[in-house]
Amino acid sequence: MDGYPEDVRGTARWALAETAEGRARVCPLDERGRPAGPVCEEESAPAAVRARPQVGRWVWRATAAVYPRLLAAGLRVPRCYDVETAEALLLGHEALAGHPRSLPAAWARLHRLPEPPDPPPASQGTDPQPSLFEAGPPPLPDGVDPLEALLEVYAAQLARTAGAGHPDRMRLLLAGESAGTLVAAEMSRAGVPWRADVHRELLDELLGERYPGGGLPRRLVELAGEVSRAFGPDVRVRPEVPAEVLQAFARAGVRLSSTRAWELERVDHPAVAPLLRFKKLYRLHTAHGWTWLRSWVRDGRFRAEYVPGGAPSGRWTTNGGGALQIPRVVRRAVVADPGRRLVVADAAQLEPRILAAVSGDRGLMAAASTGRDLYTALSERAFSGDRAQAKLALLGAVYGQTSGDGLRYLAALRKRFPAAVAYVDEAARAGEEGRLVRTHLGRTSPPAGPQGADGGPGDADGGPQRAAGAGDRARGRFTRNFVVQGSAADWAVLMLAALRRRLLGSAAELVFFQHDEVIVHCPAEEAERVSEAVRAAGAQAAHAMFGATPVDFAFSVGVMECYADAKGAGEEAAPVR
DNA sequence: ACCAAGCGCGCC
DNA sequence: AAAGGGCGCGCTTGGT
Repeated sequence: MDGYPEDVRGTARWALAETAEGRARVCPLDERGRPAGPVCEEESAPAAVRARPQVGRWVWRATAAVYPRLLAAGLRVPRCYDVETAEALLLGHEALAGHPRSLPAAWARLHRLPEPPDPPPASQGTDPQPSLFEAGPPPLPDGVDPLEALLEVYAAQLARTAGAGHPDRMRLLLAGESAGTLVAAEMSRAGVPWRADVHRELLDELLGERYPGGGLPRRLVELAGEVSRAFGPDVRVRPEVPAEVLQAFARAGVRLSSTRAWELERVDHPAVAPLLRFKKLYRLHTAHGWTWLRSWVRDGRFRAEYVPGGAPSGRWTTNGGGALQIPRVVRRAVVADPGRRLVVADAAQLEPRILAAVSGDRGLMAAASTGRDLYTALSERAFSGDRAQAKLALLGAVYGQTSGDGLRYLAALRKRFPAAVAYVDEAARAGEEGRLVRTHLGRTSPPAGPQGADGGPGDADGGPQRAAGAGDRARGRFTRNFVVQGSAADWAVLMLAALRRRLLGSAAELVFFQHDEVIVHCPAEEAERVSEAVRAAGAQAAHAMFGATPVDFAFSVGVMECYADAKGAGEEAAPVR
């Protein structure tokens, strides 16, 4: 018991559609998703929702199009069904079932629904442009009722879901992904507590002061000088230009295939140390420096725009701000408000645990049945206690390693955990042969297509040769990883959904989510209860997905004031020198 | 002036 | 430690 209810409101289901004028048409639905009462028209979506607190699930076209305005009006909803999100998942699923991957007619009609009028005068000034604009659908033809179109598509989706290979899993996925859209909108609105003053202090300390004319800050200018001098008295090398760096090393008799850090590290030359230091700091300056701070942090919050399922695997992405790549050093600026705490929870070794559960490998499930370090448990079972070997072997199996030590250890892994290895091997074979694969809940990999969407793997090989070319093998690595990474995304979104519901109505706010990690910002006195809620949500997600599995999806949870104090956030408090 | 591609690196 | 899976993003270059 964590003291938070699992469910807070009723189960009534209503549909909501906005008209071209921004009014809202709503009606109740029965168990099978058909209209179960008269249609009402309200002056706006917020008015319609506010008047119906008993509704447990709102069915609408797209959370992203409606929910921000509800939140702005101070409203939250318990659950929703996002028709656009569902459509994308169903289409993907049907592609594997052999159906043509084309839009149903009803969908085309729905998609002609107008975007609601866009009234947010909310924030002013030089805001970063949200960029996610796909020029809203064209106006709805006269005489087409947006609510009718919505209901038509929804009914069709329910029928298609019932026809899926595992209807229950598909329902779970659609419900989870819909909840994910709510979480995304709410997190984007809440923002991560961000101390701009701490961030600036950090920049001053690491990068030195800036010069009036713009350009690089002092420390970077100094390091660039050191790099240049290391190549000779009259040499000038711009360390941020790879071509110049390669040239300089070539003149010094050092042949490099790139200027990547890991390659430079092996080179014995006086320019290497200042160059590596420059790269690190240059990165901080360009990606999370003063410009970033000015564009993304307002009123003590960093607000990112989350895109649930933005990656094919189901992982989330963000638009602008690089919210999922906050460097460790910068996390010092993430500090809870006075009287509040950050509950930082990390699903330890999520992907290997997911592999254990989806493959049903007995040995791996046993190793993953406790919250203790999985690689240690693994090493005891197969690698005579060598944790590093165990980790490499497992990651190699999941990522499709083609060389190196991981490959060497793979044999031992295969011997002890045959079902787990066979599971990812089969996914890889499917990819190499141009077939699609699915996650545990039925999320489907994108088609390989010679025109494969935006350069995804699989389209590198032009020829129709039979033998697996480099492109096929890349495709195999992609599908191999997809079944694990994607199933982890399945779990993560179910966990988010469960956690959100447990926190609903409390003062605790979900403020950050990154693949297998969440941060909740809450009053200090609630932190323990929130920690319990997070653990419970993780277990709830696992049970919903796998039933009574022995695998422990252990959350390591910490309560802290500053994100930099999170375990794993590294002791490397940046040696300045 | 603008755009695409390639590089490189941050996170998981 | 090793170099493979998923991303976003800012930079530079080199093409119009």
